[in-house]
Amino acid sequence: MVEDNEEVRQAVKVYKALGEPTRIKIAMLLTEETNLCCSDISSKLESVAGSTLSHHLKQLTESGLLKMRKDGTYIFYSVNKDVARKYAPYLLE
Amino acid sequence: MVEDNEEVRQAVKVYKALGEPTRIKIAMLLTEETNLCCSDISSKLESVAGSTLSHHLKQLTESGLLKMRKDGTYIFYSVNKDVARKYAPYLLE
DNA sequence: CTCATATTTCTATTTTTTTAGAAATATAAA
DNA sequence: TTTATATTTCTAAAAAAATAGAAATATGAG
Repeated sequence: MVEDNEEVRQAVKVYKALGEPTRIKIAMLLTEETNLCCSDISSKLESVAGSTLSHHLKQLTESGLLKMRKDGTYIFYSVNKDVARKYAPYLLE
Repeated sequence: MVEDNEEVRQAVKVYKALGEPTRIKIAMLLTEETNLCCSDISSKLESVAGSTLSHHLKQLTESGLLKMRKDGTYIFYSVNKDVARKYAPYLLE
């Protein structure tokens, strides 16, 4: 019997976060160019409302895949490479 | 502007397939023990209806992550290692 | 303090996904 | 052919996720 442990839950979170077009594109963007803020990201994607983008960034961050660094009114995002390397090294290529 | 090409779509399919507890467990099962049939898998998971399991297996197969081989009334599933290696080598450890 | 900008949270709606019973299909064995 | 087993497809319901407008919060500039 396969169990539903913390390890499985973490992997599911990361893969669920990546299993959506906008979010995987955000992850791809941030592996190419690090330290982008919410509005930088917005301008590189087509037509996503700010509130929607915020929701996606939250999910990616809560999965552990993204790190955030606050600086003034900006929040800069970057990929947590350890997590990417473990679950989706594909992103880092 | 990041585009929505075939490459992105394939990755999203694989990660969406893995971003669900039952499905990631199926993938994990099949990396440990190859060539399990639908009912073998069912007996190693807790309480999933046959029709639900069938649906999950279809999604995993359509993402490219699983291969199926039919033999009589049975269908044996196994992991497509090339796809796993590319997108989620984590599974193969 | 007031204003402008960046981002989040709240709320509601729409869309997608998950789920499983029932019926259908496939194959093999008796 | 009848029966049993394995699996899928159909259908509908329930649950979860995505979306975005509006209001709220945070910070820095003037």
